[in-house]
Amino acid sequence: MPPTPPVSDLTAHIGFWMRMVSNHVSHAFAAKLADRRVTVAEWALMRALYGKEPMPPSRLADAMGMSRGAITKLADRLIAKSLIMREASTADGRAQTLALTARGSALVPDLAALADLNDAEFFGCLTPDERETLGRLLKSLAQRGNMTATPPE
Amino acid sequence: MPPTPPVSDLTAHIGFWMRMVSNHVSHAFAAKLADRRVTVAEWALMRALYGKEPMPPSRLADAMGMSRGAITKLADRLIAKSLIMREASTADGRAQTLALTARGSALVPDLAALADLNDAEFFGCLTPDERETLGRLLKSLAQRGNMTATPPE
DNA sequence: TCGGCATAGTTTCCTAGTCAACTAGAGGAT
DNA sequence: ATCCTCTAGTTGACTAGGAAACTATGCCGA
Repeated sequence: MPPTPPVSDLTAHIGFWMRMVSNHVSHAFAAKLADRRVTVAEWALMRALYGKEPMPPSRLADAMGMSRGAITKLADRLIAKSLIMREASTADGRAQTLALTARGSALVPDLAALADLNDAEFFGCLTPDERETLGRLLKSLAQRGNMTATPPE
Repeated sequence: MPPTPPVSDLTAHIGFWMRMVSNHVSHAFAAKLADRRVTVAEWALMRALYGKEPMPPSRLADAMGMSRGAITKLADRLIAKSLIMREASTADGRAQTLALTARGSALVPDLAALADLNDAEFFGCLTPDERETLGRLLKSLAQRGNMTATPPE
């Protein structure tokens, strides 16, 4: 084995641990959603529409931190499942709006409960104090890093 | 708009904020690595091999929390870039080992510096105390959640 | 009123991963 | 010795997203 100059330990990086935990939390959530035949991205889009006026894809793209192309495809899938619907705008021939169907809307609270459960499952082991601290630090990082997009749960 | 039962706020979930921050950190790191024509997954594999004996793909799959199929393809890409090499085992006709080439090995410290920089860029705004707390909480969560794999930075 | 530019969305091509089927070698039981 | 089974790795079909090209529409200025 040739000499290898020492480099900083992988586990020295906070980003490393953050990604590990985040990945596991998301993966576990995906598994819960799979029962309902919904993906995490699909949930995020439905959640973004829930209780809101119909919304153009471009706004969803901003809100979810995804490209417009990705929203088009995601919306296609949700339309195929009859969970959302797409309507042409009357005012602007280019514009579309997306809205939940009755079925989609009815499903959201159910999925939200799974999100609650998932969060509790991973972060419930922390004391209320620790949870508050963790949340505060993350929000502070998000704010200072100009992270405006709202990625999937 | 039909009545919509209230569901818990998206931003109430710690998992939500974690994913947001984690995504941004990873994305920024990917942008830094792009200068060197290396992806985050490629970096992770190279880092896993650095300073170690040649290793079978299956072990890398475990270490990195990826499927064996993914490692095969990732390794193919790195071999095409002459950053790692694949060798058949003499003892077991099925087995392979992967190892860094001289060029790959020489590149790792350079990439590690980018990883350091990226971590500092995102978490440097915290006080040393806060960084310590955040790291401690994340490690505790990783441990209690049985998160053994070492995902990419 | 028409030519050019901006904007909204879609489509295409590419990268990257999973899962499941497959190939090939190893190794034990009879 | 020869199955049978297990294991290592690869491959192919599929899902998912990004970037950029493309289409269609709106809007403004001369």
